[in-house]
Amino acid sequence: MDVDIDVDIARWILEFLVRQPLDDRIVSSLISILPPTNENSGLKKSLLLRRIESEISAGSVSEKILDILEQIEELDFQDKIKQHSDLIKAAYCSVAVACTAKFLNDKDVDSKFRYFDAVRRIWRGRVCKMENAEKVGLISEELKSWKDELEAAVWDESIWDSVLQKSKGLDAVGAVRLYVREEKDDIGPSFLELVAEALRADDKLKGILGFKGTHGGAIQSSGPRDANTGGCFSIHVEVQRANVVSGRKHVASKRIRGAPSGMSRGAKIIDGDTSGADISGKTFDLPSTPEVHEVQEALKSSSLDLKAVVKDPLPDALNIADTVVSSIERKDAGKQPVEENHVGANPSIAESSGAVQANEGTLGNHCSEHQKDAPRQSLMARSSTARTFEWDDSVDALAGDSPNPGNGVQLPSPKRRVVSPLKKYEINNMKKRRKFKRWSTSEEETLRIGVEKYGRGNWKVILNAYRDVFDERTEVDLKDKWRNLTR
DNA sequence: TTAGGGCTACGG
DNA sequence: CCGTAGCCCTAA
Repeated sequence: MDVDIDVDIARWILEFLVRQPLDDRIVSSLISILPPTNENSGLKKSLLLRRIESEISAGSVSEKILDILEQIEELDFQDKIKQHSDLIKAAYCSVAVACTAKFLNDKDVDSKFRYFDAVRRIWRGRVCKMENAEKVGLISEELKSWKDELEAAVWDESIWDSVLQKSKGLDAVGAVRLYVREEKDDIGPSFLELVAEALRADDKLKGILGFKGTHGGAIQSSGPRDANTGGCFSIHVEVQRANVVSGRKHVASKRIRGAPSGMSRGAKIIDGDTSGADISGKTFDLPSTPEVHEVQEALKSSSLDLKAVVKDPLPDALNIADTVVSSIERKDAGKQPVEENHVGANPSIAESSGAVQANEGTLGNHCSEHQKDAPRQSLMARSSTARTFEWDDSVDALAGDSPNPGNGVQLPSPKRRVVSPLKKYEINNMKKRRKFKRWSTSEEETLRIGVEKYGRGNWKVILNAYRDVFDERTEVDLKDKWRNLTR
């Protein structure tokens, strides 16, 4: 049985979810499967901002932030809407300097090598490439002058101390925080949060949406897997006046398009760029899917409750994201039931980093051959595939359900979802394999140095010591690599 | 967290 | 097709 959810509703949910604490890998996966169209750039940006926040959560900065900032710059560039703020330039500069100058701290034999390596990576790599490509979004006068200075220090150790001192005057974490705050203020809360907020303030709107009285029953869930309750309802709503959309631009804007697979939805939400805070005359025709049920339940409560509720199905959402990516990545499509009705399965579309760049030749984008072969598919097309797989059971269980007579809300009584052992096995097996990434010589060299310095077996220590060199490596990777090197 | 066996994708 | 580098799983 194939159930489809309106892509916009799915996007609203996703848009809400990305503001929740997510594992970075999942965030990367989500980003990588988003279509390169502009309409999702706000969503992508939210994801990227999330990654930045997670990066600086430990109170330090890393080169990953440079990568993310470059991706954001690329997004903004594609949007052609926003003038770059000085804050992103300042943040980029500060982080670049911090990531380089930190190697001047150590005075041991290796530090010179590591400093030179950092200058090569960051300033001759990233910055020069941007300059050559005439991408000025992140280039500032400050950045240029730092570049000269740090380059000079490569050849002249006598200026190390002064450069180091000067670099300490930059508060990289602070600069990044400032920038992220500005962006988040600009983007505003998610659409669902806005709706929830409006609901809380407006009883009339609650009535319109079919939320009658105070339905005490929160979403019942006893675990992440069987949390989905069946829902077979359809609310068709005429929203007369809703202060849902504020003056901010939200990313869940409905686009007009020919709906595939026989779907026709009446929902139309306009961007709130204009001052008119009203979405009058728009209709919402929600599909009867568990997510919508849950979201509706959530909307009944305050936005606070909404957050709490969505936290519970979050593991499901994460699984979906993982499932989607893995099912796309794995080429043995025929073996997977997920892929049966999935035309043109697209191999290895996901890339943990750099995947957000829509156009090729972007900095740091090592695009493999088959990635170029097929155009990226839309996120929602895929996520619906994954969902079909996930929710078949609950949908089957829907037949013959009855509205709960007690509370007057036209919702079916929650049903516990049965997951067969086989299905559980499949779900647990849906772990995405990381992208194959060959070790660079500088990584190998650094590993040798690390083992020499800290001893074989202290992989975590080594990884932490050279975190910026071992990009996207785990301590197990170091261990495995050492095994290879010494075989 | 680490060690070690097993698996898979890459590249010849 | 095969060898191997890189990745995953899991026991301890």
